[in-house]
Parts: sequence; C-alpha cells; structure tokens
Amino acid sequence: MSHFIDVIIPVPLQRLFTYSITAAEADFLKIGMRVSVPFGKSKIYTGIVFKIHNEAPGVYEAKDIHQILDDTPIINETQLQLWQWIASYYLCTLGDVMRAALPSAFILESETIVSKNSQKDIDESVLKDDEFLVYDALQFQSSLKVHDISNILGVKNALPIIKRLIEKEVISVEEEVYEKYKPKLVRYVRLHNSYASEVELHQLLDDLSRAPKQHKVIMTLFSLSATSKKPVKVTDLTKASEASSSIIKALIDKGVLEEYYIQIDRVTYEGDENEATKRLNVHQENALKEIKENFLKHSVVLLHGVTSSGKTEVYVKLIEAAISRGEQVLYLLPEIALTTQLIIRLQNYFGEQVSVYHSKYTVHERVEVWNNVLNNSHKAQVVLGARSSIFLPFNNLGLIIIDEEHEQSFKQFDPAPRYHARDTAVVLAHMYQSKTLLGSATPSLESYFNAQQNKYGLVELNTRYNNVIMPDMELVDIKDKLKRKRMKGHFSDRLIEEMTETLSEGYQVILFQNRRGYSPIVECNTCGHSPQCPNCDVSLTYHQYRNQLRCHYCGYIMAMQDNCLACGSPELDSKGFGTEQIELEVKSLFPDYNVARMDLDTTRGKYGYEKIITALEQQEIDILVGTQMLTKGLDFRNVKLVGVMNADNMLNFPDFRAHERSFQLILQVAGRAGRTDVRGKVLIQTYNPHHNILQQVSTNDYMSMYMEQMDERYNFKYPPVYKQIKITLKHKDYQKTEQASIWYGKSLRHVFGDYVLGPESPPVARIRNQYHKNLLVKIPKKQSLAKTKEAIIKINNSFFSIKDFRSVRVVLNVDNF
DNA sequence: AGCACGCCGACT
DNA sequence: GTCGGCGTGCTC
Repeated sequence: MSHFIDVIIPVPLQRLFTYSITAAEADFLKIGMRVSVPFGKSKIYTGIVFKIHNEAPGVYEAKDIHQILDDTPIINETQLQLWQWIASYYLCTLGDVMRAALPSAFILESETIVSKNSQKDIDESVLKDDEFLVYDALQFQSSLKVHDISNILGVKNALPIIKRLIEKEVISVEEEVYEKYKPKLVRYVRLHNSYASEVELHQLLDDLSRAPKQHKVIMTLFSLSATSKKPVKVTDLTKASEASSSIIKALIDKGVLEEYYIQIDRVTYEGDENEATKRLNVHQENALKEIKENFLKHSVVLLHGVTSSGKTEVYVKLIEAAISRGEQVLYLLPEIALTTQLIIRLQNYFGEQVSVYHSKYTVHERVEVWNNVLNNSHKAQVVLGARSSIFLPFNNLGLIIIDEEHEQSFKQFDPAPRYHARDTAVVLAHMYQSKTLLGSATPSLESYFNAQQNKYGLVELNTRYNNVIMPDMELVDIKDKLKRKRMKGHFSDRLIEEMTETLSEGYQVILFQNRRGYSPIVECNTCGHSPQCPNCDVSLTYHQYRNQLRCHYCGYIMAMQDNCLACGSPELDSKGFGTEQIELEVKSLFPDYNVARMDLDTTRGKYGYEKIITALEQQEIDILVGTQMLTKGLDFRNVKLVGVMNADNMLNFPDFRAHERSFQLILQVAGRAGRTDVRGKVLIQTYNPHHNILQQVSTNDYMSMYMEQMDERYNFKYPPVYKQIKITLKHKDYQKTEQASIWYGKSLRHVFGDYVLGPESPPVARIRNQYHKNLLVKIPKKQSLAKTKEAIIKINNSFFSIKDFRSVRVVLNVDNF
C-alpha cells in the first residue's frame, strides 16, 4: 500500500499539499510533526503534517518528502483544531495561520547555495564583468548565498547572472536547509580524572610551581567547586582566577583540565521565589468569590474593575489555584503593557514557573518557551504573553486571563491571519474546557454586551485599592479660554495653575496628546500649499527634533524646508500640534523642571520604553508628555495631575468606535493620577465641554456611556449588535481600484442588499502608492455567519476570474475592530 | 507568496 | 539586436 501525507505549507494558498512517503516514514510520522518538502521548481519549505492516509491523488503524481524534521509532534491536535477555526472564521489559509503561530526558527526555508564548479577549467575571457566578479569571489570563498551575490554585484536581482553562470558551467547550485534553532551551550571545566588521587594532585601542583598563573587557575578551580558544589563555568573560572583564556586553553591541551558542555535555557529566572501572595482586601475577596461562583455557570467571566482596584492581585489568586491543580495558565496582555514591572511582580510569586512570550524576545528564546509549554514543564506553568501566545502548544490549559480586554492591539490587522486574540482565546479555552477571565476598567462594548446578554458572567470591582478616591475630573473649555485670551500656546490658565501647584508640592505631571511629531500640517502663508507625501495622500508631519517632514503611513522622510516648495515664500506656518510641540512649550513654561516625552519616536530601541518608565519612577522626570502609550497599565506612584491637551481630535475620528475609544482612552490616562493616598486631578481641555462622552468620562459613568453607545449601535447596525466584515481593495491604478470596487459592491449587494456599505475611499485614499477602497458587510445576528462567509468567498472567487481584476489585492477582515 | 515563462519598449 | 519591465499561471 502506498502512503501519503497532507501538509500545511506556510504560503497563502487555500489547499493542502499531498506528498508521498514510504511505509517506514508512515509508521514514524505523526500529525503535528514538521517535514521539509520540495515545493515548486526549486524551493524547499517546512510543512506541518496535517493528515496521514493512503489515498493517492488522482490527477498528479505526489512528490516525495525531503526530510522529517522532528522526532515528536511540535503542535498537538487541539492546536491544529484552533488553526482550522481561525482559518475559517477569519477567512485566511492554514498557511497564514502557520506563519503566525510558529516561532520563525521552526519554519526553515531553503537557501540556494552557489559554489564553483571544480570539475572544469574556466576560460576567464568568456566571462562578462559581472560574471567575473562572482567567479572571482568564489576563488576566496567556497560558497555564496544568492543574497551575497546580489550584494557583491550591487543589483537587486542576481538570478539572471547566476543562470548564465550555470549555463557556462562556471558554478553549480544546491538547496540547503538550516535548522535555525541551536540549543545554547555553556562551556564548563573540571579537573581531569587522572588527577583524582591525592598523590597525583600533589605531583601536579609541584609540576606547576614554575607556572604560577596555571597554578593559580587550579587553586581557584578548587575553591570555586568547594564553595558552590556545582560545575564550574569557564567564564567564572577566568574571572575568579584573573587568568586569560589562553592559560586555560594551555591546561586543557596539557590534559590537566577537561572541558565539557551543558545545554542551558536562554530564558532563566534567578531570584528569590515564592513570596507569599498578598492578602486581598474585602472587595477583592468578594470579587474573587463572585468570579469563582460565576465560573460554575459561565465559561467566560468579565471583571469590570476601576483603575487601580487591584485586579492583578485577584488574577494572582486564580493563577495560584490553577497551578496547584497542576494546570497551565495563559495570561494575555497587550504587548505594550507587558512591562518588567508586571513580570517581576509575577515572578516574585511564582518564581521560575513564569515564562514570558512576545515579539521582543529572540527566536531562540521563543523556541525554548514553546518547548517548555509543549512538555508541560514546570518552567512554563504560567505564560505571560502578547496576542501570539494563544498559539503555544498547551496540553493542560486550565485558565486564560485577558487583561486590558478592551485593547484594540489584541486584534491583528496587517498580515493575515487577522485574528482577535481575545475572541480566539475564548474559543481556545472552550476547546480545553477551561475558563476565561476578561479584565478591564473600561470593558469593550462587545464584552459588556455579552455579559448583559448573560453569555458571560459579570463581576464588578468598584473600589480602588486602599480606598484611594477616584481622581477629580475637570473639563476646561478652550474655546472660552481663547476668547478671553487665557491661553498660553496650548495651555489654559487652569492647566498651568494646576501644574504649578502639583510641581511645587513635589508631585509629577502627565500630559496626554494623542499625536506624535511637532505639527501634522505645515502650510504656506502666502499660497496655502502644504507638503504632501509623494506615496500617500496625507500631509507630512513636521518633526522638529530632527528638523524633518515625515509621513506616518509609509515612513517617507524629507528635510524641513525653509521656503515654500510651491511659491518660495519663507512664511511657513504649522497647523495642529503633537507631543513634540507640547514638550517644547512645557520646557519654556516650566524651565526649572525636567520634561520627557514618550511616544513611538522616543521608545524605538529595545529598552527605550523601559528607560523612560524607570526615569519617571525614580522621579528624574517631573513632567511626562506622551501619546496613548501612557495609558497601558503603568503604575506610577507619584503622579498627581494628568492633563489631556485636546480631547476633540479623538472624538471626531471618523470611526463608529471613536466615542467608545475616547472614553476608554481618557479614563485610562486619568487612572494614572493619584494612585496612592493623595487624590489625583485630571484636567481635560476641549472645545466641546458639553459633549456627552466627556460628561460621562468626567463622572466615570460607564453605564450611561454603554447605554448611549449601544443605542447608536442598534440604530446604525454596528457591532456588537451586528457582525461585520470589511473588504479592502488595493491597487496602484486609481481607475482600476474604482472599477473593481464597484463590481465587488454590486455583487455583494446582489446577495446582501442594504447590508452592504460602500465602496468608499478611506480618509487616506492612497498609502504607499496603493489606492484603497473599502466595502463593509453588516451581518445581523440571526443571519448565518458561515453562509455569509461562503457567499463572500464565492463572490471573491468570481472576482478573481475576471482577468482585469487579477492584479487587485483584496483584504478580507472579519470583525475589523 | 515566490518563481518561471513569455511578450513588449529602450538601450548598446 | 539584447536587457529587463511586469502580466499570467502554477505550485502536491
């Protein structure tokens, strides 16, 4: 009987691919193992075994696999089931999911290796200049990668030249696959066996008496192994004995010392563990009790706890209970909230049972966490991670906690799979029959709606820790202040008063402005021209600290101009303001205090973010200006005043969730004020102090915000009342984008009638030279989601059968919020 | 997505 | 005449 496997390949193709395997391979292979397989003319890809069977494909000859890469599966079948759910729910391929799910070190790709053909003598005169360059390079290096050749030649595409060289039999090529993950090895030394006895040892020390450095090394080795009773690392020995590595090498060469390697984890936690978890106060205790009760009836519970109410302590108790039952726990957080602060806090309780998994970790570190989870190692009993950690190969998952549940960053937007980690986590928990706890001070409408519908349990925690009172909120009408000339730049007299007072008392101030850069528009006073991005339909933002104009969509940069590019007039004015401008104004208003800025531009590096946080904690910074980064669960003890520079640009954002988001954002920043015994103060500057959302924010009235917003969602058929799928068409030719979107819209309307919105150009109609058109399909709750998606896929397929539209890129985005 | 094949304009 | 642009089609 012949044997076959169906394999998932990490390319965005709908189908699985069938390969032929031998009986022995069929016996060895299991679902979830990796194989490398030839794909297309010349490439080798890593695939995941999805199915093992005996049905020969009808219309083509299956290729043989190249190699088996694992001894045991690296993902389990539940995980594969989740992959399938994601692919079907979010309308993407299993290949897309595979790319997102596996640490990149698991996905090996072949690399074409070019080496010189030694079989043949080359007549150098037949070579062209560029060909000779490659040939010459191969005289010094035995092999080159395609990428290296591109670099040598300074061209993007080196393939034609390589092809010509192969024809001339100058070079030969082969495909090579690398295992990218290498376990980290640490070098240790010990005394060689032949010096085990006292006599031999004395002899050795005598022999070394004329080599004092070597003598010292041996003595240090003794004292190190005597004190620690552990193997001695070479690095430790070098340091302690102050010897150079060549001295140690000499001893190894003599056979006095013996070197050996031990594999160690890159991710280790060395510190005191298992500090007793904190006692809960009576409110937290109640909340915990209610959560437990709710878990009896509901598999998902929403914990609505005001900022600073000590939700984390409640989570800790639940984690503790789950671990003691021997279960794994997944603690999901938005990437940005995954701060050292929180990690250390959890490590203090659970020691090395805590693993962290997110994108700033190296691929090697991620593989280690992956393997620890896979083996149910005690080192990964609790995984603290960003959205991609839902893909870890859990086998005994008991609890998922999703903190800051309302955060949009749980939704992946750019490459498929466009999944929402919160919603996917709920599905995952269901597969493991485990519980999910959602936590937020400002729950998303979807989650609160689910709780109201009794789909989720709901627990409220309304008291701040230590009974700190909620900050005092004040709205400042800047229109009125302007009229009465009470503004200095973007600062109202009220804000300046409060800042002066707060600073003089020795407290810190946070200023929130949800826009980076200096000013979003530069305009000529003479002709009205403003510099635009050449690739996108947006004005360039002025960044003063580098004197540059930048596009926030494509990263285009040009130097700031002294004169208008259209008419040459030197009178340039800037419209609007960002964090940079605020920072500058603060510096001139409060020259005696330290000001810092926290936005994408100042937190680029790996530790950029950490540095600012630490400086603020150490009170080296008095005033911190920043974007929404400030809102993410930071715990600053000494901040008393929070100023929102301008609440209006958020409220006027063209999105059905703009009001909900503004509410969440402002309340979250406000939560940074007064987290200890003094009452915090929040000043919100706005042109519309009577705006409902601002009224609700200032009274911390989540319920009326919820009711009012839900009314709107009902009326305008928006989520969570209706589901929705957004379809984006992109093409570099505007005409074609428009025609394609009109065709697409017509076809959708044919099936869904009035539930289709668009096609519409988004506010920024062109990004990176691609024109965009959006379509929106609204799906009533009673309409079958599966049938809807089927219909959309059908339309999508007919769309691509029109050859004029083949080059248009289509993005399907389910739950695009 | 890659990658090859194949057909048209702008250079030596 | 060749080089290289990108439209088209295929991948077990």
